[in-house]
Amino acid sequence: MSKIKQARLSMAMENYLLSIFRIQEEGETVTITQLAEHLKTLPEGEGLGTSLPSVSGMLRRMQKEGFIDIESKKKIITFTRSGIANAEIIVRKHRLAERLVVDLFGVELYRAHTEAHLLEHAISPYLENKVLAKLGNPSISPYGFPIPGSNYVINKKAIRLSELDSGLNFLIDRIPEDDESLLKYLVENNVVPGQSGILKDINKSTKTISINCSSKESFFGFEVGTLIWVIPA
Amino acid sequence: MSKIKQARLSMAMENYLLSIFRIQEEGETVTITQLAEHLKTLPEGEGLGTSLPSVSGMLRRMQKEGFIDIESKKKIITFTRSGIANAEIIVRKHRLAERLVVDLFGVELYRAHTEAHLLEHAISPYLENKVLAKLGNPSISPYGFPIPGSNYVINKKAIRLSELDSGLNFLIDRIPEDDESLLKYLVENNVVPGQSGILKDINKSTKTISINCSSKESFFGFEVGTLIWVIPA
DNA sequence: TATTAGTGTTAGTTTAAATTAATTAGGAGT
DNA sequence: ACTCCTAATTAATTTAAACTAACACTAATA
Repeated sequence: MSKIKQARLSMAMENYLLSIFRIQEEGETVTITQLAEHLKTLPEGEGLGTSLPSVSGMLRRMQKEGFIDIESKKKIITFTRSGIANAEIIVRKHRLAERLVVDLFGVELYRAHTEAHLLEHAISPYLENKVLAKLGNPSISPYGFPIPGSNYVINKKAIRLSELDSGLNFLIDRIPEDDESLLKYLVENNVVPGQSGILKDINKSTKTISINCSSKESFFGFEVGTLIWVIPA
Repeated sequence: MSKIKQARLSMAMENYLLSIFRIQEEGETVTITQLAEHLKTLPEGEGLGTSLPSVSGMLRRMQKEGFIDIESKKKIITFTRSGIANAEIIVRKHRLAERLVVDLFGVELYRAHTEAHLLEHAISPYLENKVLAKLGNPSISPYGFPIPGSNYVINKKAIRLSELDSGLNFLIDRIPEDDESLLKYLVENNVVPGQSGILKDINKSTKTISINCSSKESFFGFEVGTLIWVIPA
């Protein structure tokens, strides 16, 4: 008989939930500055909501709503149970929207993340179920990230491409979603989840990596290598 | 070389544009009170934005933006050229979204309008083109209304069902979109665009109408009859 | 130890969009 | 002409979410 006030979340708050989730997912600790930085990558509003006081204010509201805790000393942000639940809802809608636009509408991968960021706020629970069914209950996004609610769990053997040794074969597990020009390059060179490849060379001096995926050679720096997760063969 | 400031419209303003368009489309003159009344039918926000001063305030903003003119004496609201253009954009997205959820996701007709009201604000021009292509450039909504931008024009021979004579055959042209319980009844009885039927009886005394569509009998009052447009056979 | 860089917060404004309550303007009826 | 009703406006608040500018705390470093 619990009377939960399930007031529709604002778009802004959904974005904050999503960003906090993403930062946590990357294994980093969530601080206000981190969060402000991450919010800048959101396509909506073109860099709005990124000043520290703005983030600070929103986090206070979210704390009041019972979505997050802020550790008093080091200002580390963690989800409450309610926070993680709501974050998973919006992340699921986001990744489902990514699948939707790619699988059904043929949106290019480099734009899918952006389009999904608009759509995610417009999907009702009812519609979500319809879309899930239509897409055959997908368990990962087109970038390889798990869709919360599916029983998919990230492969424990996945490591960053930058941590692999030369000459080894791998299977691409997930790639970064929010850098459009990088994505164009990766897609162009078959560096997408599910593809297999071989690490031709990893150069500690020049901080560069060269790989081969389905007879396409690609070449990039370490920073990019840390964003690509692979499963060693 | 015209430097048009194409600042993204707010969701609220898109809703106002849509409502004004709809009232005009029904052949009624648009006044503030009319508009306030119509906005109440929108599923978003559950009856928000409906007080007269709210509407008045928004209309002033829209006038400032150059979307509408307000005739000074009788307060009749009309679109400017820019207003109609922007209204058509959002109406197109709305009706396209209705088609989308019905055709692709199997959403029941009675919910399509509501779901589309959320989606319409989340469709970028880019995505719109992808969806249009996927759906095969539809020209009418599932309720029979034209999709702006297609070359479809409303059949001049269409009249309200309440204006038809007993015994005549007809083809259903369009049905009202925003009354969920009525829609359930209509769908149940094959009273949907494209279906043909016969007007069994129209009773001036009891203000009731009975029709037969594909061997389903339905029965309703005059008010409903005025909302259903048919093409006499 | 004193300075500086990094992180957050406070204070005060702004804008869009809504509200209620009170007030005015116009037209119809007696 | 006066009254009344409807329609619309004005005024004053409210809320969410953003901003800038200034201040404060912590920790590292010279």
